[in-house]
Amino acid sequence: MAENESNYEASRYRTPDGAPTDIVIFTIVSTERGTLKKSLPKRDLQVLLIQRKIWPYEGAWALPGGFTLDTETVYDCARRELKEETGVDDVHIEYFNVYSEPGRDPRGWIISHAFLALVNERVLQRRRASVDAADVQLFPVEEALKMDLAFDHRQILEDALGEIRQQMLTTTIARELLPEEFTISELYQVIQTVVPEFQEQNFIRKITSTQSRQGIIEEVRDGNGGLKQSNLYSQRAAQLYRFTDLEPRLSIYG
Amino acid sequence: MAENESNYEASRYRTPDGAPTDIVIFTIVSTERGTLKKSLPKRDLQVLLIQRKIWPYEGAWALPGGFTLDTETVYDCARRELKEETGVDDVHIEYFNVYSEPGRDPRGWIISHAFLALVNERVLQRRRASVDAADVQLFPVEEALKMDLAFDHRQILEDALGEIRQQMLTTTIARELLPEEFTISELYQVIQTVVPEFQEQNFIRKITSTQSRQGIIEEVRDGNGGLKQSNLYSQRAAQLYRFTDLEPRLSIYG
DNA sequence: AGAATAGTGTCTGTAAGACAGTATAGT
DNA sequence: ACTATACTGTCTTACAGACACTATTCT
Repeated sequence: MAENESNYEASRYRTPDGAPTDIVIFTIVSTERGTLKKSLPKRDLQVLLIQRKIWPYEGAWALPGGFTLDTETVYDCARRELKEETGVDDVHIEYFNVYSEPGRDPRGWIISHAFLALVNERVLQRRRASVDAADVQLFPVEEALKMDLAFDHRQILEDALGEIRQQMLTTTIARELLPEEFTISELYQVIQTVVPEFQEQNFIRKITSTQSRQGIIEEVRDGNGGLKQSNLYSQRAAQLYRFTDLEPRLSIYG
Repeated sequence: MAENESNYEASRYRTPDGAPTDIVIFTIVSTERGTLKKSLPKRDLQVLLIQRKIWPYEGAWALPGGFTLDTETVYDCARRELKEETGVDDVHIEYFNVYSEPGRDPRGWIISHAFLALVNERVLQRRRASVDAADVQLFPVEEALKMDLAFDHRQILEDALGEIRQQMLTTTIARELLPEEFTISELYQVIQTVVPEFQEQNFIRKITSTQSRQGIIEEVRDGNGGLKQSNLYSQRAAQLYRFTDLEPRLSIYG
């Protein structure tokens, strides 16, 4: 019926009551383990939720987001909402799915566009200190998945988690959750925090054999060309690395 | 402003004039080369376009699609439209992006959801014979990209092409463009048709070394357990393979 | 015989997997 | 001396890359 050829008559049909965005904001929270010696922190993947104050789902926790304006793209909207919730602007934000099940929103026919954002905990901390609002809070993802979230936000969160898990292993988004310069152990920890089943016994060997990994990361050197190291987490200083601009191309066929 | 907390008051804002879908329908068209001996056909990646009959972009070629109803998801809508255009129902169809640039559609504020579909040419042929309409036609993608398509459909086509190129190398969607049982040469040809720069000198070696490729494909055997072969394209019969249910998991970290 | 496709043999270098061993430095 | 992290050595097996060679069958 409603083919492109008859698009112009579409105004006879009902139109949507809104095209909002929902943003799944992930961060990794590090906590010191309090061991006798310097040690690697415990890392935990958390998601930012807000508590709704009005109908529908009053009192329930929900993903941040809001309605798109007719003067902006859904991407612009997501960036705007992210800025409002966290105060940050220049972070990784990415569209990943649309949610259009009829009846998903009691307010009407509302098709939502879901984004995911990765925010470094240190960037988020600035904002958290200033807000400190009880209605905006980070939850460990495993905990958030057990909660009764508003709308279909549990499904959206599940999908977002699947998406970053997949991307964590096939792209270099790990960089979004790490400082500019990092050690191999930190990288390994970040990957394991997002993808708990990830296990590589010879991780250092593989990641530093530049020929096979196509130079995704490189050693950091200081002004004199010497190798730059860090002993932040360990007695023995560890080599620092940074991601290069290379985005790896994977293939199942060779 | 328009945060989730104040969603209920969103009715004060302008609402979209429609949430259509656009579908990029790809197929591979094989043509015999007419050599002296049996030979592999020439394969060509083509996209289905329709010619618009009414304003806006009257006369221009466009992607098939149409407006979503308030009783269906955008995915349902895309399937419905695909069925209307090609008569086929049970094919690979997949959401890949949203297009929401203000002003992208002169009819109003219209946010479009883009899907891509892979249709086997033999499935499509049934329909093509019955329709044979001058306003529904397959174009080679390279040609379509040079045309003045309606709306932002050139951009959508470009994005769809990038998407299947990436997926062709990292997933087993090649199966959607092949018969159930196929030869290694056919598989190689399909990959090269979609990703022209793909080149593997020892392709047979790699793809059949089941340990490294995790058994993505397997040899087809006949009832007696003998290997099943085909000499459709060659004098010397070639081993037939089929895709297994395994979806490969790729990782840049090992 | 020649065309057109479908493989196999073999050699070389490199990488992966396992796992024990050494290195560093703070308490 | 012990803890906690950060590597390195070495061995084995497997795969990647190259490329020449054989195999099959139709015309």
